[in-house]
Amino acid sequence: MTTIENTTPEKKSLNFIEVKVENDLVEGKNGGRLQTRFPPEPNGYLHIGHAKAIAMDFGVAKKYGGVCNLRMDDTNPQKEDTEYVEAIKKDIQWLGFEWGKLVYASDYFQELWDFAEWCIMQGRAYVDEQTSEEIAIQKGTPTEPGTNSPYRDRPAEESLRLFREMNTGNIEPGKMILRAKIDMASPNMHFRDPIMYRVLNLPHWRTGNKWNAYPMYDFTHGQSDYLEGVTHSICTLEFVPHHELYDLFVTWMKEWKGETAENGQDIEDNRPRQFEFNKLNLNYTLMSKRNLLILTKEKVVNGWDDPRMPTICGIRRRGYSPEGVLNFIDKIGYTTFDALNDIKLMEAAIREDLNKRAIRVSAVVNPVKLIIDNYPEGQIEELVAINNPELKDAEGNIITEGNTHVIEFSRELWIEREDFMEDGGKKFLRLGPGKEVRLKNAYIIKCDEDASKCIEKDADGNIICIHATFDADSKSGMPGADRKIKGKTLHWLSCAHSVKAEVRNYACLWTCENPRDAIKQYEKENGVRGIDAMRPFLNPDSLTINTEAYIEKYAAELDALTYLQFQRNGYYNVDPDSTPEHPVFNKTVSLNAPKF
RNA sequence: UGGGCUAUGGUGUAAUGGUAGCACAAGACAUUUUGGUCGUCUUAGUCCUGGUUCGAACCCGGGUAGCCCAACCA
Repeated sequence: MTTIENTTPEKKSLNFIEVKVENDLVEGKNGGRLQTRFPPEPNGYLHIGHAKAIAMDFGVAKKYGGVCNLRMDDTNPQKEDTEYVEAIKKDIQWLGFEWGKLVYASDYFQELWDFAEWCIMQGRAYVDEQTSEEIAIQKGTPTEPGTNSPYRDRPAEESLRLFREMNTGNIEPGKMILRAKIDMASPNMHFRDPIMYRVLNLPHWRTGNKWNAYPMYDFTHGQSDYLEGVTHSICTLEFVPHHELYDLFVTWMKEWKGETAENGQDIEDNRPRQFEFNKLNLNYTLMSKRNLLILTKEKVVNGWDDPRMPTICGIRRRGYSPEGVLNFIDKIGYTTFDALNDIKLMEAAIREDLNKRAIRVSAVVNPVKLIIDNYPEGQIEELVAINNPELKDAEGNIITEGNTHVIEFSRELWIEREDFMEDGGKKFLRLGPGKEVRLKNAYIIKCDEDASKCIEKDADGNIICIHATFDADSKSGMPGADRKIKGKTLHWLSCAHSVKAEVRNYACLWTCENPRDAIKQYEKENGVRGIDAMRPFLNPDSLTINTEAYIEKYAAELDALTYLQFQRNGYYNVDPDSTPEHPVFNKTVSLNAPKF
């Protein structure tokens, strides 16, 4: 008996799937076992929408002491490739999950075949020799019932012979299919004699030339779940219409295995069951594999891991942390309502996580030179910068142990061009004639009241250099540093101790909130497809590259994918192509700065 | 004139017959060696309509709106 004490009042309520799982466990369904599966088709890269499914499938298993298998849904060899399997595995691991077993739908091909033969001999399946067009017409419409195939009542032995022939390679694809004999008048379109097997005559990347006929999704998924021992088969809402068929095929398979009520078997509670939740929709984001493929092929983006892509590899390179992604998914929850989530909520969740782990560094992205006139030429001071001020001890003091790095101060500095205004007005709290500011971790500096004494301009009137004087008693950490001033604290870099960096800034790829619908409508209205229907909604400024930025040497030497914060600017990440000689940074997301 | 699912502030999500709460967004204030973080406050909601009930976001009826289903894809 467990006692409930110290329950946290802010404990998040369970989502409806977790409630269901808890109840099933309590009721002892499936012998009190919990097993899930994550079933990607290895025909493309995982995206953020998959992350939501992964968080559910692996998350619920982890939470309730069950196991989640990774199952490659590889029933269509013409679309799938081994290339994607490794990428999928990597992405799941990056998100922090472990699978029980790695399995493949193709592992079950033989058993599925034997089961199909049994269905034929039971009179529950038949080989149809009509064309796909004929079959489509006979299927009827959602409002009109379908009609039976002329092959529907052919002898079982004949169907069995033809079915076996379907796998010899001698049958042309499209000539024959195996259909389940269910109900051509069913209001559920999936019950109108669904296709179980089709001829492809293609080798499979795992089973080689063994099969020429391959099972369809509907004839594979539930049965694979059953054979594997899955108890909760959790998927997205668009599979709701498949639910009944899933149950029917599982029931048939149990019958084939001799698990019937007549044999004293539990056919109600001891079986896999399907549960559906809403998939992730994000505004200003396009998620469909087909469209993402077009973006890569048309070179709108630089590959699947372009930081603008919603792929897992894309957001990883962008600098999103797995914890941040999971944080976001936790916030949006799981329901049965088709929501359109605000990308700002995702960014807030990412910021929340990155704030805890990003190393603070100084980067000047639009530099202008600042000379401290009264600082000795050639003098260099080593100053201490805190890596992460959120790292605190029990008393709330910032932990400095192992949480600092050294920065150099000298006479010539880089500061942001926008941190100086010749006539910024009262509300401009940065540098300008007569204004005083603090340089982060260093000194208080001041510009002369006389603009001509603190600003150097070129012939066109552009500011090329700013002059100021420093207060030697105001060094950070010294007693004089406590002096309060009106101005803000600016970040800066010593010219002699900083390196040039490439900074890549990203904005949404799309200019409209719901690109999927916009593209669909544009296709319809203008009779164009693919990239031509996408271009009107593409943001031409989704990527801007700045090669004139400066960064601390310390930051230039950090490993790829290190989480950084460019102070007063945003969160950035070290690109995998970055080198100490040519550092490259990707902007993850800006700081939550108020509009100034 | 098919079947299924759904409807809570601008967005997302809680509340399972008993005080409509939280987060994001927007706006304001305070603090600050990041105009960040942390803190305080403001704005704003149960699709419509009947019914059951002492009492309905919740249960029931009738509307309305949206999504999914007619691939030899998954």
